[in-house]
Amino acid sequence: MAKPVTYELIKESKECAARLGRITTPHGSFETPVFMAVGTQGTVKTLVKEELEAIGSEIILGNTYHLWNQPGHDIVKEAGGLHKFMNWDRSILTDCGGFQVFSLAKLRDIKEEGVTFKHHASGAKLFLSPEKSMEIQNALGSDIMMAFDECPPYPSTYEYMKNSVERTIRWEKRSFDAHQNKDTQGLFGIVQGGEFEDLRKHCAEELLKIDFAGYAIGGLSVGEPKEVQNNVLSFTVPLLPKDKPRYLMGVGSPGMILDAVERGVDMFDCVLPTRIARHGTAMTHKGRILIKNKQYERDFSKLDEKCNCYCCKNYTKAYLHHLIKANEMLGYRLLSIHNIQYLVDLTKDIREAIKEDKFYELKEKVYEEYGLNNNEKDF
RNA sequence: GGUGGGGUAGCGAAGUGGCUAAACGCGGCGGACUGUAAAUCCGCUCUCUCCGAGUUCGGUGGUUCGAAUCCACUCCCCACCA
Repeated sequence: MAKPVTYELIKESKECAARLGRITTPHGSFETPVFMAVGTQGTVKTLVKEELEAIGSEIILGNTYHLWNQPGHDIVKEAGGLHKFMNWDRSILTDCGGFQVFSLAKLRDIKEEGVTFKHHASGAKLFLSPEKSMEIQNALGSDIMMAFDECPPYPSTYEYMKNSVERTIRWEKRSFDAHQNKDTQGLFGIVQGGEFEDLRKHCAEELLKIDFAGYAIGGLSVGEPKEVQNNVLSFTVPLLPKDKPRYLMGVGSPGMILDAVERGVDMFDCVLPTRIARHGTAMTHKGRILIKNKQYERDFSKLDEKCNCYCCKNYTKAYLHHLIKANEMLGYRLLSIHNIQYLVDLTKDIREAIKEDKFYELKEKVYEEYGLNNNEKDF
């Protein structure tokens, strides 16, 4: 039986561990490194399909926890699956709900069998387990599903992390066994272990015994310093197989994406471009722009001269400034379009740079634009 | 002309003798945001030589140890009645 999700390694950089590849799913084929916009509740907030297609988004995210609770995975299944339900015929990756164990930490109780949650809004008692997560993701029909894991907070003690990793390994084995649609949906494993090299190694070794379609690195971008994140990537990515995609969950910002690609990561997802867009921040070729700031009140130039997105082709900073200050929905939409475009374009530039073995040239350029060598923020 | 109500920081609006430089909301200015409980959240927003000090609650003058709060006069605004 043919595997639903495959990875082809096209080229390895001569400069670093960066690599160019191609992932094929039942809903399409795209090159990596790739950035995936996040559409938690079956929508990349404020955008329609045509806009995402125009940006060049090849794969987006959906979320187990949210769609399970609303509208209910049974309804999504009845609608014909998540693709049909949300009118998206390119690839979809669904997160497993593990991150919610972390982000809703005050409302959870983790046991071997699974996690008991109190629903963040209704207060209803809910139970999520590897089997349940697979049942939901099978019903959603995503192209790439994620094994159910725990995403422990940073910092966590070695003792806590060790127990957590062992449990996560067992949960992921159970996830693989519970996966019902192995011929139509791929399943990725998630390597945990926090900042501890031996735990990351142990976790990776155990997960490699399972035939996952790809491997993710989880538990990063949870508040740890950049150096810790890069260090973890430096010793974790080499543990992963070359013939499968590597996905850094929850990243990121332009700088962190470059740092991770440099270390061999292929896939990224992050709420950042859409969230900060709604909050009035843009990522551009001249660094970050807080469009709400008074300095843009009479700035009639384009948001980003080097961008060809719908927003940059048609509107000025002054107009965006006005829209955001006036709480107009169009402002959220235009900045969302632009920010996703920026990251999609960044990964496109990265792929070109890998092809031409000019990765470091590109990295330096973006670092310069964002002032990252001076420890400034890159989003 | 009469009667009643009201004038508080950019705006709206609390406060009716000390705990009030004055709640709260809006507006303004700045910041945060990384597998989305997020069109959210957090600061600051009278003045200054700003880890201290000065000047405020329509105006003036009083009462009081002490007034945005009480009294007198006065200037505006609103409603109703002539």
